[in-house]
Amino acid sequence: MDIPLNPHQLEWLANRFKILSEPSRLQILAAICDQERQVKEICQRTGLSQANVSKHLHLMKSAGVLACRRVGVCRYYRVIDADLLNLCIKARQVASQMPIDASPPVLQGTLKTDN
Amino acid sequence: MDIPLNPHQLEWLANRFKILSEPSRLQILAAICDQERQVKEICQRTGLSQANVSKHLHLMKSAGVLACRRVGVCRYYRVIDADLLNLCIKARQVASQMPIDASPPVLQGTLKTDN
DNA sequence: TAGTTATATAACTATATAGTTGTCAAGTGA
DNA sequence: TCACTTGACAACTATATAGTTATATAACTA
Repeated sequence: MDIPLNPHQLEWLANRFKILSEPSRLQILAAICDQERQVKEICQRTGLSQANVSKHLHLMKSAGVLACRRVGVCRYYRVIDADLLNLCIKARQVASQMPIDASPPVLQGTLKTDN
Repeated sequence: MDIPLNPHQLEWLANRFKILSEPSRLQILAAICDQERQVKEICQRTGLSQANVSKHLHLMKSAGVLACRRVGVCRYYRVIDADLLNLCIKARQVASQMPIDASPPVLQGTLKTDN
């Protein structure tokens, strides 16, 4: 944390995290992290609407997270950003250890704050 | 990525990332990651307004990321979520290696997409 | 008590974006 | 050519929230 970031890098980094800050996108990433899949299949696995999935895929592709190839009418999307994927995987491990009923998103420790 | 997450965990995870998805909050975290600091000092270091900083601090405290202690009129905030901090530190390393003029946020590889 | 400092908070504006609905385009096969 | 399938995209609504301004609160000091 001793590396100072310029405003541009700061925004870039924030945008990276923003991609992972939506449950739908996390679902989509989970669906295609192991292998490329076509849009229809992603919809089935995530339960999201086609238009919605398409929008998220477009967003992530624009951000350089995904790539796709076309085979006939189908488009197969895959993750090409290894760093982001690893980040996501690590986070999943943390999340899966989360107490089931942790309503307030507290990771560790009790707050013990004043007021 | 083979750990299935229930909707609740998914949302929890997304909310974690959401905290890091704002440049202002990344700045604030950078300012207090090494040691606790009072609000005024955070404002000076980040260049953000007092009201704005206060709002972000409240948000992160509510999320269990920060804690604070009061000394007189001052409140000293500190990071208590080690996981999130580590995540942020790792990400900073990646970001600091980013090409300075990388306007589109592409981490690695060339896209080589169709259309 | 009055004044000052540090912080929180309410109210507001502006903006971003998730999800839906409807439509279009491209490829496939009869 | 026609029907069907897959996926992209535009337009729209609803919602969340970042930042600002102004004000309130709480502690300290003279």
